Amino acid sequence: MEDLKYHYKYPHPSVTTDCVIFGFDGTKLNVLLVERGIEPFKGRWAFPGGFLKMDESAEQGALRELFEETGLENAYIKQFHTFSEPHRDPRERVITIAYYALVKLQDVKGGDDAASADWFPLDEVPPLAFDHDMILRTALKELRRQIHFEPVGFELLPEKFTVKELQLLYEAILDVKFDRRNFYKKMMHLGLLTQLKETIHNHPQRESFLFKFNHAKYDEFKQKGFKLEF
Amino acid sequence: MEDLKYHYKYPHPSVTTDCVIFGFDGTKLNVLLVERGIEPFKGRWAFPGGFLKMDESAEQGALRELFEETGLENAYIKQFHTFSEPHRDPRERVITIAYYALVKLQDVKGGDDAASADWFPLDEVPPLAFDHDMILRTALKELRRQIHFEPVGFELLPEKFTVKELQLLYEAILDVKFDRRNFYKKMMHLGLLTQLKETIHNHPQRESFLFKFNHAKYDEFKQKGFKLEF
DNA sequence: TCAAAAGTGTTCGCTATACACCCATGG
DNA sequence: CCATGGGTGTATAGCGAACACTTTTGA
Repeated sequence: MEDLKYHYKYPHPSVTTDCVIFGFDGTKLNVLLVERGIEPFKGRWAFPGGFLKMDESAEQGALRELFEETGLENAYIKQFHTFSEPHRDPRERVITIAYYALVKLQDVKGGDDAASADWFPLDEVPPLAFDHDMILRTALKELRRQIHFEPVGFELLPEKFTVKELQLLYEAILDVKFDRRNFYKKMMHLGLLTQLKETIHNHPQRESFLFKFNHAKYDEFKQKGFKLEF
Repeated sequence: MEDLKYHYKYPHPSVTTDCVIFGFDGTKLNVLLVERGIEPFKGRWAFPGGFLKMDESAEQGALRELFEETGLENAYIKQFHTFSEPHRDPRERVITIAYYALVKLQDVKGGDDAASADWFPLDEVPPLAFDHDMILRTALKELRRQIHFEPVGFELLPEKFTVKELQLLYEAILDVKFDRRNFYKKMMHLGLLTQLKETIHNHPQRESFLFKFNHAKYDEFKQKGFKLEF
């Protein structure tokens, strides 16, 4: 058992990155969980994650994890907290740099390599392994905070979407209700949406316009500094 | 040289906590820096920090650093980012969990143990060691963000203060100017200040009322959820 | 023809903003 | 008496919240 080839004068913790992957199914906010195959917490669900390699930054590590789980390469990720309680992993001291990712659910081919990965709506998330319940709560809190400064919601929608879909997304994230008409006007007024010529027919009633997120306009706003309220 | 008694199968990074300590001198926002006595970056200024102990959380580590530098025990600290670029320390792989602290400048007995610690106004900060320039920029950005959700500014003021001082603080943090009269009214209207019977005479002109931050009122607001705009 | 959803208008009240005004004080 | 800073008042514009109305469609 002497392949322990790395020696230090002082003890060093292990460092991992975990990734809370959010996706929107059109009605509810979902998170991607993987079922643990080994002890501890065998059989419990947890966020995908793994050890940070010595030649990659935490962000690169999180992107790698994300790719391995979802096949996505250019997703939006954001570091939101580092968890460091001494006994959060019963085996050894583990420090976890946690990210959340916002992905378009429909772009993720369900559970590729990871045999047992699955999407869970926020209100149906089972008890998680380690301190991942707290990680989820923190991720949600930070996402809700972030959405006040950047229109990150668009990362969760397909390229073309209706205002109704955008509203449902915001309602799912913030857990509030908006007046349909006021929301519509506010979005139009903000100028961050580009109306397309296309329409879509989602239901037996009237068809609705499709929109794209206007990145150029957003960059313009961002330079001047702006408020984004909801 | 065989006191390297900690062995691992895979390489482990070192983990430190650094603390960006903000203080307000009545006009400008200041940060506390320490001068490095050893290589690398000997003679350059840097944020106080040190290795995380195996039995303490990052927050405990940051509080310990803060106490060692300022003697303060109950200061407000907040984790804001973890820096993990592989070569940010030329000697070895170091991951830094960074906190900012908000302290009452006047409570800090200048440079106790650390011989060469000193306050620097934000616009007079010299080039820093390692990637601490970026750490400072990130800390400021997060502080400015945080102040939209929590009235953290009060942590930087003495217990009793005038509205003018509060305004100068907000202007220093956010780098903006407010109309004196509108700021006053807004603060009165918010209800987070308790007006004291005492007044103070800061200058040859008219004396001004002193106020305290109303913690009870704040907790009340926080429960119901509220907006804090500036 | 009726229910449901999309798109448009209108009203009201709050608040941010821009000011004017008076009060107190020391030089 | 006047310059300076503190405390209070007032008018306007813009936006958010609430809600009425019209249009389109399939059943």
